Amino acid sequence: MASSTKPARVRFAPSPTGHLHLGGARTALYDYLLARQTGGQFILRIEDTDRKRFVPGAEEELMKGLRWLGLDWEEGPDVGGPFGPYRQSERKEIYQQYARQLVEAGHAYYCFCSPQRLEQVRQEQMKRKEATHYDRTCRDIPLEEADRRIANGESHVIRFKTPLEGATTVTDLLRGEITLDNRQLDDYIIVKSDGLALYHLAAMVDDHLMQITHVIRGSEWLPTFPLHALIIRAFGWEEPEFVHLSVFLKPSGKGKMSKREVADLSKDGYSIFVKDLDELGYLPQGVINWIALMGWSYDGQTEFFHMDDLIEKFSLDKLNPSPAAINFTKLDHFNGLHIRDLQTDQLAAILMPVFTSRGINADLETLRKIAPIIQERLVTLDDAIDFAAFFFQPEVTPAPDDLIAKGLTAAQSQAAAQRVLEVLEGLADVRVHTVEGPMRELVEGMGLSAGQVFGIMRVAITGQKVSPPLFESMEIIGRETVLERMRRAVQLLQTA
RNA sequence: GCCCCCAUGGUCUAGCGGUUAGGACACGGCCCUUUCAAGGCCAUAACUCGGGUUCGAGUCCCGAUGGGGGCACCA
Repeated sequence: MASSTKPARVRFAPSPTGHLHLGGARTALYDYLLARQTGGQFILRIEDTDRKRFVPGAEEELMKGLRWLGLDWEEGPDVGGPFGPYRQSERKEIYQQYARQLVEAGHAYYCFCSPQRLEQVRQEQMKRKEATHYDRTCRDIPLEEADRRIANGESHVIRFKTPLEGATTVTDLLRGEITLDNRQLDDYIIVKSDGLALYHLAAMVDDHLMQITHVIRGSEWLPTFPLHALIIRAFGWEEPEFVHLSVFLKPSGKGKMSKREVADLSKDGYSIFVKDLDELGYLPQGVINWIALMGWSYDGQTEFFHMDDLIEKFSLDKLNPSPAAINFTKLDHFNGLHIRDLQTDQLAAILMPVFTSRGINADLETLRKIAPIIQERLVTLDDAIDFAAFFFQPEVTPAPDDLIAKGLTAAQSQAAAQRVLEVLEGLADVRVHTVEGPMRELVEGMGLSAGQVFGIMRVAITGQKVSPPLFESMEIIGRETVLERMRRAVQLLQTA
C-alpha cells in the first residue's frame, strides 16, 4: 500500500564535496521511489554553500552516478524547473532576505563576536568539561545598534535566537516524537560573515520554497532536527514530513567504515563509491536491488526487485531506523540474480564493452552465442573475461601438466588425446549433437571416466581448467580451431 | 564530558502480547554434473542483560550495557 497518495515532492540534496557513495545513493533511491510512486517530483538540489569544501567535478560525477543508477530527476541544476535556481550558491540573496525577516521578527540576531573570541570561549568550556556553545554575548544587542555597526562595516554573522527555556518536540516518521530540551540547542549561526547561509537556514528555506513534502536525509541531522523545526516554525511555515535514515556500518557491523577500510575494499573488487561499481562489473539493477533492501523491506520474504517493483511496493513505514552493515557478498548475490535475469542478447550487448575495454577483440555475433553458456556463471560482468576470453584468442597455451588427467600418466593422457583427435577428425563438424555421442562412446571404449577425457579436452581446447560447458564451447570455436588445439595438446603431452 | 538515536542468528531482516521465532546472504553437507556455476534438498545459527506491567513479553515501560550519530562562520 502506498504510504502517501498525494504527489510527493522530494529532494536529494548532496554537497559537491566528494564521491557519491552507497549511503547517498540509497537516500536518492528512496527519494526517487517516493516521487515516482505518488506521481510527484524528484528534485536534485546542490548544497554548495561552503566554497572551501567545493570539489571541482563532483557535481558532474554525482549526476552521472545517479543517472547510471536510473534515478533521473525532473528539477535540478542542469534541467532547471519552476523553483530554481537549484544550486544553493546561486540563492544567496534569497537566504539573506529570509534571514533578515527572522531578525526583524526577533527570531534571529546579528553577532559581532570574532572567531578568535569564540574559540577562546570554546576552550574554556571544554576545560570545564561543559558542552560547547555560544555564550550569547550579542543576543540582546538592539537592532538599531546592530544595523549601525553593520553600516560601519563591522564583520558579523546572523544567529538563530533559540528559546532559552522549554522543549521542542519534532516527529520523525520512523522514530516517532523526539523531544529535546531547548537548552541543549545553541544559538546556531545561520548566515556566515561572507553572507552565505548555512545548511540550517538554506535547507529549510529551500524546502519550503520548493514545496518539498518529504525530507529524507541522513541520521546525522537528528541532533539538529529540533533546531530545524524551530526555524520553520519561526517563519510560520508548514513542516514537511521528516525521515532520518541511519548510516551504513562496515561489513562486520562493528563501527562505521574508515578511510583505511574503504581503501582495502578495492583489493577485493568492492567499492562504496557509485562511480567504481560499473567498472567493477556491477549492474545498476543489482546495486539498486541491494541498497533498497539495506534499511527497507517489503514482506521479509521477497527480495528480488526491479525498479518498477520497488516503485510499486516501496513504503516509508517499512523503513528500519537501525544502522545496517554493508554486506558486499549480498551485492554479489543480487548482481548474479540480475545478470541471469537479462535476455541473452542484452547480456551480449552489455558484455561487449567489457571485452573491448580490456583490449579483447570480441564481436557481438560470437558474444551472442557465448552469453547463454556463461550467463549463469557470472557474479560480476568482468567474470566473463575469465570464462570467455579464450574464444577470442587465436591460440591457447595450456600448461602441459594441466593436460594430464587425474589418475593417468602423461603417456596415457596423450594416448587419450590422440584418440579424441582421431574421432573428431572423422566427424563432419563439432556441433554438440554431432560430437557428444561419439565422445561418450570413446570414453566408454577406453575404459576411462568422462571427467578424465573431457578434462583433457577442456584444457586442450580452452586452455583452462575451468570453462563453460565443453561441447557448447567447441561448437562456438569451430572445427578447424578445435582440431588445431587438440593436435597442439598431443604435442605438448609428448614433452610433458 | 554532554545530548540524541538504535538493539532478533556472522550479516540484511519479518515479527507489531499467546508463533515449532519466518525469509535472504554467507558457511557446512547431500543431489545433479565433463570443470565451474546455476538449480534442488538438508543442517548449524538469534530475541544483549536486569528489573517491572500482564494470566502471558522478542513484542509495552524503566534502567544498564553495547553500537551509531551530534556538540563548526561543514554539510
